[in-house]
Amino acid sequence: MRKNRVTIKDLAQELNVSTSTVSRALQDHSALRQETKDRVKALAKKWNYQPNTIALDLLRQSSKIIAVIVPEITSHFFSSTIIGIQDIIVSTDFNLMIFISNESYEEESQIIEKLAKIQLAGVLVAPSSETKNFDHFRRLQKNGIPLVIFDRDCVGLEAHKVLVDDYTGAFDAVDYLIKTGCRKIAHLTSFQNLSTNNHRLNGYLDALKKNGLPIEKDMIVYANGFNHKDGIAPTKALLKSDNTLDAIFTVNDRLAVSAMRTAKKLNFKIPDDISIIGFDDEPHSSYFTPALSSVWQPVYSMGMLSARILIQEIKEESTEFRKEVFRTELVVRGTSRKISNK
Amino acid sequence: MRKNRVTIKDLAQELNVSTSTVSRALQDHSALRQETKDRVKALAKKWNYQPNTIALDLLRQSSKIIAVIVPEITSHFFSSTIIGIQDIIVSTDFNLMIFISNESYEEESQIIEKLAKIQLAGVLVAPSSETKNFDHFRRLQKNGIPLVIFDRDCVGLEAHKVLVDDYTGAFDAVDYLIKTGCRKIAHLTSFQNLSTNNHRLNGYLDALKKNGLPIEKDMIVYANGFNHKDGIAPTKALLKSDNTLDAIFTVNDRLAVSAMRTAKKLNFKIPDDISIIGFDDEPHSSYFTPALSSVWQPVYSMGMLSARILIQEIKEESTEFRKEVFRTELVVRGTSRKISNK
DNA sequence: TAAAAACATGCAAACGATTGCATTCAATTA
DNA sequence: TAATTGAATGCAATCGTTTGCATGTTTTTA
Repeated sequence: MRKNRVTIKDLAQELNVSTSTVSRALQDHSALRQETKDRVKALAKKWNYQPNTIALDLLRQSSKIIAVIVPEITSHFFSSTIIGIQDIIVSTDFNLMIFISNESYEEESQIIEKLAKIQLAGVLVAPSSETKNFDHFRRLQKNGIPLVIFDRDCVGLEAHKVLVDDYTGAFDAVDYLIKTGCRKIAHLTSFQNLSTNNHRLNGYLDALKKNGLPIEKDMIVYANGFNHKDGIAPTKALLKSDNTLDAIFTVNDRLAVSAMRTAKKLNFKIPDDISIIGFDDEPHSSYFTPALSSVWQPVYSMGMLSARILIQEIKEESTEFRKEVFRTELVVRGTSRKISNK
Repeated sequence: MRKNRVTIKDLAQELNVSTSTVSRALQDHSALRQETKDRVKALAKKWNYQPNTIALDLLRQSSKIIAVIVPEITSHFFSSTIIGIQDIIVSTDFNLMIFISNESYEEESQIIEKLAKIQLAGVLVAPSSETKNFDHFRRLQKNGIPLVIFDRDCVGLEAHKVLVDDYTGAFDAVDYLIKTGCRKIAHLTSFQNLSTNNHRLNGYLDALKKNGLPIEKDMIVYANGFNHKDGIAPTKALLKSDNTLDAIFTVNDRLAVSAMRTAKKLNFKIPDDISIIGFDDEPHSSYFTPALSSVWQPVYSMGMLSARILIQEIKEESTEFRKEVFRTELVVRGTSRKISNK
């Protein structure tokens, strides 16, 4: 029982003018007499007239909706990125729709499928960890819908991209560990085909190489996901197999927590026996005991820039795709030693 | 340069039939010859025809968009509630739009203002902590837009409500503390006019009363927000002013962390000298040292039920407003003693 | 064989707003 | 006074889709 909204027709009828006149009056069209405009505006206000966006969208052949697809929203990383995006979008006349793919390619493509039916102004995507095929993104582009990929790269896909320099972030972390005297450093990571994970792995490998340390396959272990529980078994295996291990660099903070807790249980002293550095720098990471060292990412700025690029693309189609890469920062806390210890 | 989408007209022209026939064919209308239907469907598929939702929405006078407004999305509470909501909504043909009010009445009413212009199917709101006036919600209802309030009550507002029994949650926590031998229990809370905070405060007070303990005004302290940094000064003041204090019940987990860290710094032993119980049971709370005792809330279920109620309301206008209240559960971990200690 | 019934399809209005092109009427110019 | 200009407003098409009613064609029945 939607209450009958006031339309331009209602106003026109009441004032004995045509709908054209009402429309023009509300837009302050110069051809209209001032008195007419005033009469229309007064009634519109009195009757609380709200223009019907759907009708306008139909006329203009485009809606004012921007969609963002993220793998999840419970981590600090994505929730903060979304805040950055939202903060830019609210200042425009666009609206933001958020979708969660649950790290599933299946769900991601279903969402895109759904979005293709809705007319929308543009899409921001942080691809799921399972996404290897990018045809669904290309289909969107073919329909003329502007697209920005953020956080996770899609190699081979032509699109605007806003990324983080995961490679250097990881390199710096591992290089730091070596500087504090660590010699046998393991890497706990997760999904193998995820660009961010791969870049961090490469950073890890190159830091070892640069410092003349050997690369051992057994020192790289894979968890079945990003969550705390996923990291327990791999860490346990790692710590039991080799008692000369003196550091673990993990691909995110949640897995760093698995490492910390497992190490503690097995009576390793952190950071004396073993150092741990995570990635993401989640806000509560500094409240663990000891406080977690981690690699910070400019999440909020990333969100803002992604949204800005998308909006620009919507407004004035650009010819070139932009690729922006943000720098990280190593935050040293209690789970790693100081350099002077060396 | 939106690529020219295929419309029903294009199909009609190509097949030398009217648009009515195309429309009916795609809907499997019984009046049409099977052969005609097949021809239309084949071409529609070949040309990847996607119905224009905007045109449909205009015709039906309603969109398929549901909006949810939350104070923030970085806490486990709201991000998980949203997941519950989303999980229900994706299984329907509605789409979810998420807005963040930043705990600000100003921003909340601006969002509502914006939403009033868009045609939407329904709205879910967890009101900001500043929201005392509910006229913006009433305006939405007057426009015939179904509304569900969740988590935070709006006393005096007639609407569907999905809440948590904060009172009993708090009562149980404080009662437990008393059972473990605590006699001087402080309460660290935040915003004074927030329904959830008030209910928790009442639970705290009644648990003291029931157990014959005195209520002391100084034992109730207010932080200027929900975050870790907001709780440090109040806890410090609390711990320094009275050395017979033996427990702190905090209104959420983040403030519990402030209490823990401050107590540690002042050399209190947890839980021997002082017990701490939080509220929310955030996932990482169990990883602190000692692990935080807390009051768990069925966040995911709350989200799901809220969405279900909204969708039902959209489909078949009900006459009565529902009020659903979920029960909490006390999770005892390391920051509080065991009952046998008594 | 003509009338009635059944079948298949098209016409046009509707949803709410905008806008190019008339149209109307008054004022100015020749 | 007739012609021209200018100001103010209305007409009608448009966006893409659905749907009640009308129309036209075929088949069945009397």
